[in-house]
Amino acid sequence: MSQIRHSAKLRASAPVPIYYQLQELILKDIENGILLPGAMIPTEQQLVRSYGVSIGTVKKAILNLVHQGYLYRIQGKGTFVTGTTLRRESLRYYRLLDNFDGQECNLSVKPIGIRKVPGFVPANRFLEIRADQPLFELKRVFLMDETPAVFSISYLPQSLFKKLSDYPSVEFEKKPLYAAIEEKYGIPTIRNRELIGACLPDTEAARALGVPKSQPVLYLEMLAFTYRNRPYEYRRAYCITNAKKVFREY
Amino acid sequence: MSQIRHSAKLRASAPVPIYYQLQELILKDIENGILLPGAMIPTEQQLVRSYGVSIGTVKKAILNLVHQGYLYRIQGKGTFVTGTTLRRESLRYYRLLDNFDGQECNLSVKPIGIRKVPGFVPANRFLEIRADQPLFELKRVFLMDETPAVFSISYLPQSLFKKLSDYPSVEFEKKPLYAAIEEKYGIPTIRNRELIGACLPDTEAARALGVPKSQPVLYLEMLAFTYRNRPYEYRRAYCITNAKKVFREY
DNA sequence: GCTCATTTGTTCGTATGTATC
DNA sequence: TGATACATACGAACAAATGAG
Repeated sequence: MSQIRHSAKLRASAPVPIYYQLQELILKDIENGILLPGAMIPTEQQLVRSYGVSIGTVKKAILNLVHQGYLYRIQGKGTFVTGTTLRRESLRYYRLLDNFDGQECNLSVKPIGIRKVPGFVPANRFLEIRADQPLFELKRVFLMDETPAVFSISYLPQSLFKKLSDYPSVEFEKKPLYAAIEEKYGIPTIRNRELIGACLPDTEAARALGVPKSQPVLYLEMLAFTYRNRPYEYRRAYCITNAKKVFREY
Repeated sequence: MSQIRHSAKLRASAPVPIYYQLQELILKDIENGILLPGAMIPTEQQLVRSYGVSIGTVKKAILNLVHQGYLYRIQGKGTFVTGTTLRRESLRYYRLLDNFDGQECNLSVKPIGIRKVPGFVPANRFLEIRADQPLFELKRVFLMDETPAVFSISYLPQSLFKKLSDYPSVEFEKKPLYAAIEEKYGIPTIRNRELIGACLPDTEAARALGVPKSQPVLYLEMLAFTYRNRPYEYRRAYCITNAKKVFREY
């Protein structure tokens, strides 16, 4: 049990409450990969004994982490590490609707190719790695009823994702990229940022989407983060919006 | 005190916990406008006496509503109704950035005009009112350093916002629309949905934004909701994205 | 500037109920 | 069935912030 430390770590005289100190200790073990997604953390009673605090204080620390999405609890079983914390909803990056009351479309993924490329600006700057660090480039098309709707290009640091190009490409069809990355590399997605714009597609995007270069498309830039605000993926995407529009909810 | 009811309302034998029953009673008073935004709710001790439950149970009910954003507490003062529940961040609809690490731009608002218009499809359908119900139409331009960046057209039911057109238009310059609506009509914004697309601007939008009709712009449709999932505003907006892009975070 | 009543925040602990395996 | 683990409910004591006087 990684949390079993000397209880001297928790001090009632500290400027922050005891439950908060405990919370941070557990969170640190999660972020450092000592507690992996799916792992069970010590029981309430074990934490009570380890740290010499009351059950109420332990409960408060754990429930805060549950509220924040880092843990989940099952009565009778235990308390477990969540892994990907982001609301599942918002991880479905592309949700196509033609109206507020319309049906959501199911997108299927078609990997186009993965290859090694040299680092470049601005990708490497956004990914917070040196400009000479090489990247993986993953191109995909998302289909809506057999017709292309989104064309995306992802960049991932080679140093972080060794042997990613050996990963069978059928896997990329079956599950979202963030799920594959969490499973294979233990990198959960905690947060992402997005820039949205409108533009005319370049030659490659127009061909991939099957639209004329004169048709405006949505342009999305995305940056995905794991623990400690570490960016791990930089993505550019072009999305057709003739009838369908991309949907977001807050 | 609206919550002071007969304690028979709270039953330990119920299928749901006592703290949850209390939570729902308070929430109902908020949604029904008995407890208005900014109002102080009864103190912990008052609730303990009114309902004959323990202080711990009262605390749990209140803290849950705090977590959900309906209440906030100030030590030494009391517990208050939040009003607008949506994360403040996401209420700033338009956040313009040119890069992930760029500075955010400050937008100023310029009201163009407000007038009464007959209802129309799809606005009235989205607003869940009869097709013959009239609307207010509010046009605004959002400026970034004196140059137009966003042109928006809002539609609000006249039945919900009586005398909105008498509202001094300088007020619309000073505060966001949702803030004005919460203050003047007691309608807090709980949620909103957005559709995002790309298009070429029509004549009016192109002129308002000062761009050629051949330049792709971001097209946003927005629906704002108050309590009970009641829509109160339908908005269409055109946003220039030549250098700057709209920024979203999840 | 100080005191005091009020109100929330933190910590303690016990007892019992319920879900899991 | 029993052991384990979380969920609910109870309540006491003290700390810290607020505002009125």
